[in-house]
Amino acid sequence: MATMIGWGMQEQGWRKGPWTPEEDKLLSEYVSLYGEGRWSSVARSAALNRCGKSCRLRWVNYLRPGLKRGQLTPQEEGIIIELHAIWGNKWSTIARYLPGRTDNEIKNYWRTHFKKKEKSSQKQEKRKQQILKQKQQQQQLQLQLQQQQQVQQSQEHDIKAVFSRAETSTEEMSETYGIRQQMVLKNPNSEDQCMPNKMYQDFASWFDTVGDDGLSSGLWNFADDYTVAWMRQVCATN
DNA sequence: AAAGTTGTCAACCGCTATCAA
DNA sequence: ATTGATAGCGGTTGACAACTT
Repeated sequence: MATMIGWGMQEQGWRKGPWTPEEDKLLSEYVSLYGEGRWSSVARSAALNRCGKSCRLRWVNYLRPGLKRGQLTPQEEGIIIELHAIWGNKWSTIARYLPGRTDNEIKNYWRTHFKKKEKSSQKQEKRKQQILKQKQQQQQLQLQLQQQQQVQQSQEHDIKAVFSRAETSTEEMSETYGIRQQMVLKNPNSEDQCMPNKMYQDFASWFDTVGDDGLSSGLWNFADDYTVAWMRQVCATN
């Protein structure tokens, strides 16, 4: 009696792993002669080195006549979504309403597609939060920039007035302006950082351009959000 | 072109329900 | 009523293909 682990290996004498065309042929011939059921005897009688469970699964999911192959149609997808809303993960029950489709197929479909949507929805949510945060920061920066510009204008006015009154030299005037520029360009959020005004303005104009348009058009797909929200609601009520 | 990631699907595992002895 | 065998179900895994970086 062999006891090994893994597909293609044997445990308690039964073969495991992918079915060969020869095995499929043996199983199909046996079922066509004796009918479905008695899967344990299939395993013993049909010269198949497979357990009954494995035989049944192979027949039901792959060999049974009338099985459809290929992608599910949009109609079938709709049925799955609706029935899942009613029965949840009752795959075999759902499969009864989709002739030619197996519970395994439906289960795989649901898992693949629903999980994917959930995942992408999470990404979209994260991106939304990121953009919202950026926008809030930008609004704050813009406000501070406006305040600074007012201060700058006022200072320029004062300095010009001072210089025009005092009639100082060009060198002295440049030096004074340099100090003022450093003060104005200092990032209002941090005493240690120094960000050029131009950068603030560029960022502001970029966000004004991208802002809401970006949110509602290219950055994510609202249709998907609605779908996922609906599906979640439907599942929650199940 | 190669390596890494993601998607798909077949098959297995463990559990429960059912039924006959 | 109990017990063991079998069928069926849902969750999970592994292999491989397709796609992305």
